[in-house]
Order: sequence, then structure tokens, then C-alpha cells
Amino acid sequence: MNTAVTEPQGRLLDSAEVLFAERGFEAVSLREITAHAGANVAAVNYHFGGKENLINAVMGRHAMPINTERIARLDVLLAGDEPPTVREVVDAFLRPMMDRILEKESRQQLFAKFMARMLGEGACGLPEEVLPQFQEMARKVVAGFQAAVPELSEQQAYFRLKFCFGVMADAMMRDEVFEQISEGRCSAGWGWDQVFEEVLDFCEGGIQR
Amino acid sequence: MNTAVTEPQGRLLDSAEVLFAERGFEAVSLREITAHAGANVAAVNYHFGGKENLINAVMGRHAMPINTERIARLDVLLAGDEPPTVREVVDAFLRPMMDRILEKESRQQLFAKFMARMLGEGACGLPEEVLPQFQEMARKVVAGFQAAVPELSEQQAYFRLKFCFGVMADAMMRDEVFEQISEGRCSAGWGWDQVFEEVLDFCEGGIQR
DNA sequence: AGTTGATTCAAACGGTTGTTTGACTCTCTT
DNA sequence: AAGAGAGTCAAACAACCGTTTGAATCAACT
Repeated sequence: MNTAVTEPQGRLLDSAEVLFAERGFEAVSLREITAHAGANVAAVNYHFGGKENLINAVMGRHAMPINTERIARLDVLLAGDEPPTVREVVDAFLRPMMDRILEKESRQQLFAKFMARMLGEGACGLPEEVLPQFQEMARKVVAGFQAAVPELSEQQAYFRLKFCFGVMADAMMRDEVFEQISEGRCSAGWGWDQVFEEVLDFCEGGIQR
Repeated sequence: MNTAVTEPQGRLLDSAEVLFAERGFEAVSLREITAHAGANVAAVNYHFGGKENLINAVMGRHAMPINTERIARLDVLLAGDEPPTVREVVDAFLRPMMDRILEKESRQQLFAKFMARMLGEGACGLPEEVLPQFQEMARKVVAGFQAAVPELSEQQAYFRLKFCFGVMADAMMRDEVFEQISEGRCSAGWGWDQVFEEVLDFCEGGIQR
């Protein structure tokens, strides 16, 4: 009932990602996930040891490569002789995620929604596996912001990074609700690449003040 | 187990608001809500007719006055002889909600989180009661954006309004997760009024481009 | 005082949740 | 060929879900 992945662990991760992204963590049952993956109900507990560990596994699978690429780009920017521009720093933060959303057309957008839910559903903190990486990445983004806009305090820089997270999450989710509010006048006929440009512009303007 | 509200309907709404805001719609059971409100399990179904109607009732109770105030402020701005500034339009959109968060210190911040969840939890659309008001408000914000920044297309303006929603929701939620990521360096010792100023600045910059 | 209508309540409804169990099937190794 | 270990499976587990029921309670009016 899925793509070419044959190992059950991978199929479970894929199915969990799809369903969690679409309807949230609490709303999706293990039975739905295992049925979608063509596996037994007990498979999740056998391979991952519980629902929460499954969520963390889906998280880590994508977040880690994204964050390492972010950090690499930020290191380049921060190592240069002259300070980076706001646009460059925002781009280094946003593009590694957006690239993955754009390339493999369908599957990875779901991870975007999944990620947004992870950040939004609040109750569960980030898994310990990926937390240090997020922290290192955030430190470097903040350093980039402060290098580009010297009058920014560390606290302000962190807040604006937080807001960039928010804009990104918002661009990826809330489709249905805002489609209602805008009476269909919003994202009609726009591709993800155009939306991404809007996100970049907005964040650049917001950081620059 | 609550404030001075004596009618059970009001107590139920209060308790639902608190618990939903804290942990999300799917994660909170009617039994928790009724226990928190000191009422019987059947009370929700008797007074509201089900869990979903209860959610809509909590929503409508606060969203309506906020949106009417937003619309009133926007009407003033749009009726003036000279076009409004971006700051004025963003302020007309954000302040009616933020004021309510600031004034009654504790209870209304919870509604902020509740609202953010409503927008984020995707599955449930806005209740029909409040949808037309949201649409009217959005039309006027967009008109304000376009008056202030003439080169903005209608579609772009709607997107940027969407992003303002996102920043606002992000400022209100995601506290725990971002507190982890920023290693406590973010919102330490900041009041809501200062955070609100940051939100205003960021959105102003983002709209202005 | 007695009747009516609205509210409350304990109890039970059928259904679903995440997790566990123990038997069963494979695929290897020696 | 026998045995071991990993993986799968149907079935059952206790706990909880939102909702319904029918009797008990209360307030108010004739």
C-alpha cells in the first residue's frame, strides 16, 4: 500500500509521516498507521517501542540532514570577511527545508506539515536526539542576524528567528482555514516556489525592521 | 473549581478554553473538562450538543468582539483622506487581540493559545457563525495593505496577512519548544507588551518589504 | 400543595485507544 | 536436519473515548 520501500520499518515511518502530517498526532491511531503500511498492529511497538518513539523517529529522519545543511551554509556565511546580508542568513535558514519540499514533489511536503505540527502541537518537546543540533543551528542564525543588523540584541534576534519559524510553519499549514477566510483569493494557482519567495521577502523585511 | 462564574455553561466554556489551549482539542477529554468545571459528564452534551459545538462556542465567544473591533478600526483608517501607513493597518489587525491578552492578565492569554490552536489544528474549519466576519475583516486588512503599499497585488496582500497570522500565532504558542532551542535566551523576563512590540515591528517590516 | 419543566446525576452504551501476549512462520547457522 | 533467533500475526488487555439514558433533583407557578 505504499512506494518501493520494502523494509517494514521504513514503510511504517512513511505512513506515520503522511497521516500525522494530515491530521495531527493525537488524531491518528496506530491501527491506521499499521494498516496504511500493510503491517500488524504490534509492529510499531516491536520496531520502535511505542507511539511517541515513532513520532521522534519520523522527526529525526528528516530534521537531521536539514539542520546539518543549514549549519554548513551558515558557517560559510559567518566565516566570510564581510558580514552577511539579512537575505543570505534567512535563505540559509529557510532554503534547506524548502528545497526538500520542492524537489520530491509530494512526499516531502507532508514532512513540512509534519514539522509544523511538531512545532505547534506543543505538548511534546523536541526529542533529545535532535535538540543539540537545533540549538547549534539557532545560535548561528542569531549570530548571522546580529552580524547583518548590528543594533539587534541577542534576545531580539532569537525572537525574530522564532517569528521566521512561525511564518514558515504558517506557509506550510493552515491552508484550509485561510482558504476559507480569503474566499479562495489567496493561494489559487501558486506553486510552492512562488510561495517560498513570498516567505523569504516577508522574513527579510521583518528582520531588517 | 473556578472563578466567580456560577452558571454551568460559563464554567464549562472557561474550563474548555483553559484545557484546550494548554493541550489541544483531541488531547483533552470531555471528562476532564466537566471535572475541571465541577459539572457532570453529560453537561456538555446537554448544554452544547457535543464536543465540536463546545469548541465552536469557545471560539465564537472571543472571536466576535475582537473582529468587530478590528473592522471598526480598519473602517476608520480606510475612510481617511490619505492612505494609511503599514504600521497603522497592522496595528488595527493585531492590537484588538493583543489588548485582550494584556488586560485580564491570565485568563485571556489562554484564549490566545486557543485561537492559535484553532488556526493550526487544521482539521476543523472555522464555525459558520464567525466565518463571514473573518472574511470581511480580511478583505479590509488587504485593502489597507494595498492602500499603504500600492505595488502589492491582492494575492500578495492576502499572503502577507496570512504570515501576520502566523507570526502572531507563533508569538503566542511554541513557548516550550523554542525555549529549548534558544537555551533560555529568548523570552526570559519579557512581558507580553514587549513581545507584542516585536511582533508589530516584524510584521511591519515584512509587509513593507 | 401539587404539577410542570428545566437541570443534574450515576450508570451504562458501543466503540476505539496504545500496548502486551503467546503461538506461529520464516531465515539462517552449525 | 535440527535448532536458534528474528519477525509476524490474531487475539486479548485494561483503559478511555463521546454520547445516551432514565431516574432523581430543583425551582417556579397555578
